[in-house]
Amino acid sequence: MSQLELNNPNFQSRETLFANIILPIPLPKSFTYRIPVDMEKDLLIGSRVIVPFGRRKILTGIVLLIHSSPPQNYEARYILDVLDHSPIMTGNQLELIQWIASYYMCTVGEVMNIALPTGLKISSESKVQLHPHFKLDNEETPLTEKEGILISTLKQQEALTYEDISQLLGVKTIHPVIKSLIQKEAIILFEEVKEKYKPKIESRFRLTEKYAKNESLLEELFRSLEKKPKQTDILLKYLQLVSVFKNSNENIEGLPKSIIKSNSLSHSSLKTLEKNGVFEVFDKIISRFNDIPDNIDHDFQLSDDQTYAKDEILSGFNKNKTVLLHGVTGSGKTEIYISLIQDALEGGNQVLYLLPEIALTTQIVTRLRKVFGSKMGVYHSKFSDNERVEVWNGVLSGKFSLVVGVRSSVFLPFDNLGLIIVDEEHENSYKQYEPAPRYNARDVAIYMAQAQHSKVLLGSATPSIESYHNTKTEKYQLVELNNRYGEAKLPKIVLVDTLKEKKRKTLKNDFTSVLVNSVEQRITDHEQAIIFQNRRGYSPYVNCDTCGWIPKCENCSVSLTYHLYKNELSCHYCGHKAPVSTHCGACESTKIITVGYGTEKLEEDLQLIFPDINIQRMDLDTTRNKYSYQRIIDAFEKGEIDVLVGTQMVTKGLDFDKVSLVGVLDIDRMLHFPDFRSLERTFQLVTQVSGRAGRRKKQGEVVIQTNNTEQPILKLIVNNDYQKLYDSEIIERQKFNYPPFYRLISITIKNKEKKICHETAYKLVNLLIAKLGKTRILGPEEPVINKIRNQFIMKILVKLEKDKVALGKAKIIVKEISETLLQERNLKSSRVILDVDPY
DNA sequence: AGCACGCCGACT
DNA sequence: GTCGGCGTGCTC
Repeated sequence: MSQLELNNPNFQSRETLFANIILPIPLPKSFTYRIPVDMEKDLLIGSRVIVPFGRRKILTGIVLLIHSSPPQNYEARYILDVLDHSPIMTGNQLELIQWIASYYMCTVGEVMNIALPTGLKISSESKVQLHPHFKLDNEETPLTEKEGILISTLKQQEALTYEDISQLLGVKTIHPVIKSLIQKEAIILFEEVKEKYKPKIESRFRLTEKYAKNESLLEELFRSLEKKPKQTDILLKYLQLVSVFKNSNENIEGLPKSIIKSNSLSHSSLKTLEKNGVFEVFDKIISRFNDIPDNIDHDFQLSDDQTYAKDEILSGFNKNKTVLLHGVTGSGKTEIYISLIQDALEGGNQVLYLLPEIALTTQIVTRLRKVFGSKMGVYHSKFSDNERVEVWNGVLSGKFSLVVGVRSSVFLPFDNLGLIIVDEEHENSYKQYEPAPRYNARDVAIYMAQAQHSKVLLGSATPSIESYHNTKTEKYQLVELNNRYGEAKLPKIVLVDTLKEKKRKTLKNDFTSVLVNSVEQRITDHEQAIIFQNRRGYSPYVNCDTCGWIPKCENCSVSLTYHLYKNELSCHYCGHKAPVSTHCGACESTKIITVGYGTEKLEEDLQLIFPDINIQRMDLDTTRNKYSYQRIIDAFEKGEIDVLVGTQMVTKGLDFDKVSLVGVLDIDRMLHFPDFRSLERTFQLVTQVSGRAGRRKKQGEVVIQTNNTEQPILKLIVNNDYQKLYDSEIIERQKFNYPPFYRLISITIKNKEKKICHETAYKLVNLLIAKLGKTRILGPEEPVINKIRNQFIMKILVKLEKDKVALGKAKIIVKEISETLLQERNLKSSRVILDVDPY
């Protein structure tokens, strides 16, 4: 401290302040930066700051804490800049982010990375430019050929990124070149920071003040333009649309330039008028969601059943309980949601309405839009980065009091959340798997509601066993809707034995005669059908008929799926593609056959049976494009398609009046999937897809093809007996120590070397058993698919009984054990992935 | 996670 | 010798 500072009375009373910053990187540490004195008063918790990180990186972080204790082991660096005048994250959010990190065993940085829309994140890009004093013909420092190319390019192009240089020189490692040139003082490095969010700007024009304030001057102008009709037209149009003299604000707002074109006026005449000081052009920042009509439509009435259910829900809320609304498909849950949302909004609260990705269709958005107009924001993965930032800011500013969105909407900056609705609460797409945080939005919503004293409504036709169990233990309140809305009936479900039909030789490829006849009936009746098969592609593998050889993926331990449309083999795990083999890779035979079937083959088979009908396939392959999904839905709605063949996508959120038949193929594969939830899942999926049939007065039909009609689960599906499913599943769960009685942490170990992967897994199991006991650890187990993307995989399951174990402590133990194990020299290359409450 | 740095094998 | 691969260590 200098003499001067000691003598300054202000200085001694001032402490140096530090800030803990959350950075979007997966490091389990807190980063402390020094706050420059002149920044102290502007810096608020929840604001974005720009900080230096590492040798040359610059990152955006969020201020988590401001304090005055300097870090012990290192010298804190300075915060470079504050980006926000007011915080963009609320206290609730910062608290939520930390809770998620600890509950789901990941870092705060990882949560931040998912929570903040890309548009709010800033990162720097290193660029290279010429050293200001550098002269090309300096003989003391001769340049190599590559250095020469770079320097002469820099003479023309001010700055280059690393990527530019790499392309320019045609090599990947450009570091030696750059290093040498820096040493020769020929170039310098700098960091360019870019704000990613770009506001949408509209170019507008208005009368200059001179004319807007002086009517007689304007008249004079008209006279002078008598022989210039194009300019006069523009002026007339403008005065027609903008009441300049009645309301001067209207002129300040002006008109968008685009009206020149839409009214076929002359663009160059506007330019002339602008040049002569009649009009002035200016930019205005406009919203990307401005074209939303505000035709509010309250016009619907709840039925008696719905009113009763709503009252029950409200009574649950009054008891401060989470409410589970169990309503059969088509029972009109959405109307109840709308009514509850209206109430919450009128009470001045914010509302979050969560939907799984595939259920968030334009059908539901349009419906809600009619009621809530521009108060409603939509948060969806098909939205651009810029659009997401506008939803974020809209929530902050209060423009959006209702958000309809997917999983990640739980991260929006709500500060006054009154109600959260989680529709289709059983859906596994609420759970994120890759990358961390591996959170479940439904469970996060329940935590949020607790922390912020809001109400939660879970809705489903087929609740998860866990949620239903919570109603049994009276943790949640159960509300049921057992009837379909109006006169609609639940569909009739028919089981068909594929093996019997095979023996009788009535099977047409993969379709039973029963299903074929049903489809035929729809076509004569001018109705529509949906065929559901949860597997895309033509066939899951191809096979040499002579020796049994099957083409496998070179990166994964799976067979390659045959795609007819693209005529190639592809791996559904890593995306690897291979040409279709015409010769066997083992015995040179040319008899290559397809085995099994996916949506492509069903489409083809069905077309062969019914050559004249219109069949459309809807799966990942036909909906890659941003609008293709919508196009198919529209065409189906208009009746241009007779039969829709598809994967999971066809099961949710779609209501079509003319669909009266649903065919479910290959249900056995779903039932025998090796997972403790496979029965529950199949029941849910089949119930969902069945709900697509018969929405109006007529009863729909569902045909399920199976190899064994005697399986007990099928009877439950036919009778739509959720209660019995629950009763039998809950016994299994208790018997085999699964949720809701036990909490699971799934551990995945990955390594390029099979040996090291196994070694890591076995050592980890031993350590876990030593700490947690043998009964709580399952595995290690080598999964059927033991290699993905050239990484070998081992699995361990930790089972913790809900009431006996301190869950938090157990998690810390698991985390510490895995981190310590990876310190071992030979195991360092292994990756350990922890997944809490796997789905 | 990135990214620099350093060591090592494979070629113009 | 140079290029590119990969293991290791570090980030307030």
